[in-house]
Amino acid sequence: MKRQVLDAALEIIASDGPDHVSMREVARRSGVSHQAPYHHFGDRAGIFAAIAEEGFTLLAGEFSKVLAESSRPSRGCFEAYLSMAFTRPGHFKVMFRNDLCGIQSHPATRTAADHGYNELLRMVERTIGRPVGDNDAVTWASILWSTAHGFATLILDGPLVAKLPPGLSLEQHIDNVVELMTEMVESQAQRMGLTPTG
Amino acid sequence: MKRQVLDAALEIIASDGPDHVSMREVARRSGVSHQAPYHHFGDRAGIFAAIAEEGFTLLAGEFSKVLAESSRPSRGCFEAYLSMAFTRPGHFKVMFRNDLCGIQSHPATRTAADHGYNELLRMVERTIGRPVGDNDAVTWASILWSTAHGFATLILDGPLVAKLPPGLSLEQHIDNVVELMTEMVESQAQRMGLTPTG
DNA sequence: GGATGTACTTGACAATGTCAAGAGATACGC
DNA sequence: GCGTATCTCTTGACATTGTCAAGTACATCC
Repeated sequence: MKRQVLDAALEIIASDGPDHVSMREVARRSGVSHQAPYHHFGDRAGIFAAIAEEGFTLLAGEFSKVLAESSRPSRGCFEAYLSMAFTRPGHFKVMFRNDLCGIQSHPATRTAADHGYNELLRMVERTIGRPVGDNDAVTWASILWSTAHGFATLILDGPLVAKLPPGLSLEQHIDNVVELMTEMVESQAQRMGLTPTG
Repeated sequence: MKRQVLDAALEIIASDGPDHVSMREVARRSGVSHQAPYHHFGDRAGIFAAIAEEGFTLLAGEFSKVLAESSRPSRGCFEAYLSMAFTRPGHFKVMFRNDLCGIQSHPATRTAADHGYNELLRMVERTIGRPVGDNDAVTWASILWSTAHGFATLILDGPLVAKLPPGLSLEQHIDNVVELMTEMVESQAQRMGLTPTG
């Protein structure tokens, strides 16, 4: 039943947004009483925390795969991040909303999030050759993370899609952005004398 | 009374997030009956739409100022965007949330948003010398907008601040990110043979 | 001075999140 | 085998919410 509650919530989030998730509606869709979800998740935030945990675990897994396989990790991570946002919008729309899932009061979610962030830092490390923890590495990580996150958010929430010129498809635009961003990162790293540790 | 309702809502959004805004609470804080706000705003989304409109107008104003005064418009716009997010979190947390304010059903909000975006495009035009509407200009605009937006969101919503190494202040980190991003944009534009029209 | 419109108020309704208490099954120690 | 504890879920209740409907006070205009 736990799984059905989560799936019902994910469905509502993807179509109508997290605000429309109600304990009673997910219970109804799962065919249980309005109070059953409380047993597994404690409260509404508990459902969001479980979804976020799942999302971070999935994202960290994708990052790991990219780091193991790709020769251009910054591009791969960018694509993995966007792919996560578009193929699992239900997870994505919740993962970074601290107000919804109260990450600090859900240790499992926090652990999963930390794991995802550590994979991101490993990617930065490989791209610019700076050790994790170095201030420069954190600056690069913020830029990469921010760009991917902002781009995904602006597309999912709407305002950006409406701004595309008529002849430009969303897919093409995404590809343009990913490519230019990757180029910028790689060439700036080179220009600064930073070398990948691929 | 309209102003008091908006201010009450802004206060709640800044401290507890948009989800905690309730028609009855803002009415209570404004010292009016629970139904009074409906007269001015129609419904809950109407309050958010009014806040978003105000926010976009303020942001567009800042952009205009930067474009008129600054010699490095991309840095200036970046700073203006972040400044908006941090000094007016109540506005910022609502402006890009289509699910909250239903921008397409509030023409005034939409007009203000378009105005802000046009200023952003003018900045891109000045930075890389491409005419507004050109696919390249849109790619650059998306990257700049996404980075600023993602960075502000990740800081406001929490996860990024917790990741800073102990010796690095938030202010310093923001400055590092803004400077490196600006450098990247400027040097990439130069490398691609694009010239500012400043 | 009556009509019209603006700015509210009071009252009601269904829906929601959550607390409290209980019911039925299952597992386990003796 | 049996009591008991635990886990999963249900029923019932409560205050709070968004919003509809109707009414009130007051200004403005013909």
